[in-house]
Amino acid sequence: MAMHNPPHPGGIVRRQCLEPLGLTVTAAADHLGVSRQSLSELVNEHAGVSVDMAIRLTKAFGSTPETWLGLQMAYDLWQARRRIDDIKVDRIEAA
Amino acid sequence: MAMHNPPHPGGIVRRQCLEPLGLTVTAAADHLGVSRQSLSELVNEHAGVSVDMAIRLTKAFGSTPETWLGLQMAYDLWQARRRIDDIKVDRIEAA
DNA sequence: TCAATTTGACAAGCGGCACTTGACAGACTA
DNA sequence: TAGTCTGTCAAGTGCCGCTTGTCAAATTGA
Repeated sequence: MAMHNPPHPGGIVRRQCLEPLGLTVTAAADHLGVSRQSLSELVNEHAGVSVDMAIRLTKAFGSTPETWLGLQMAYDLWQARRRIDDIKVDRIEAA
Repeated sequence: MAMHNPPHPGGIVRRQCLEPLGLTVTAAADHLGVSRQSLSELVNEHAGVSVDMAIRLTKAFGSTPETWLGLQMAYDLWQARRRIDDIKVDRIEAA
């Protein structure tokens, strides 16, 4: 059921939140209560959605913190699957 | 639909994974490929489930990375809701 | 009972990352 | 032309997951 290639949440913020409202990064950062650089890094996909940011996005644009963090989780997991074979684990069979 | 008071994933690892199999923290850490301290901190609820750890838990005990990380997300979010009123955001109305 | 194992904790250190303020040059705009 | 917006760099802070090494206390087993 996992998405084929999950988008970075930052791009979603840009396309689904900022652009439809004609909001600049500077203005949106001001509303969110974070620095312009911090939001810029997010929307340019150089930073992820933190718990704090998920709450801010929800308060400002709606949806739920679970949704925002779920997008981030899906993205992180997709990236991690690239190196999944590097993670060596002894499967546990029985006691 | 959020859980009332989500358990820390570390407790679940201890009760649902280690104890049923009679696994010691030391032995399980060895199987997981992490240090004893690292797993100890998790099961004693002093550390969270990272993406890396979620993959290790899945490989060793089953379930899915999404499930493990989802448990962590639910826990983190529950904790964050305590200070949710401290996060000041200007709700965005219109352009 | 004695010895080995297990445990939780502490310390020091490393790397990553989200966040801040300050600054800069380039682009766009009124 | 002047002001705004942008991406990015730098420097610094704090948190956290992870490591190795160590320790005392508790548990376990021959």
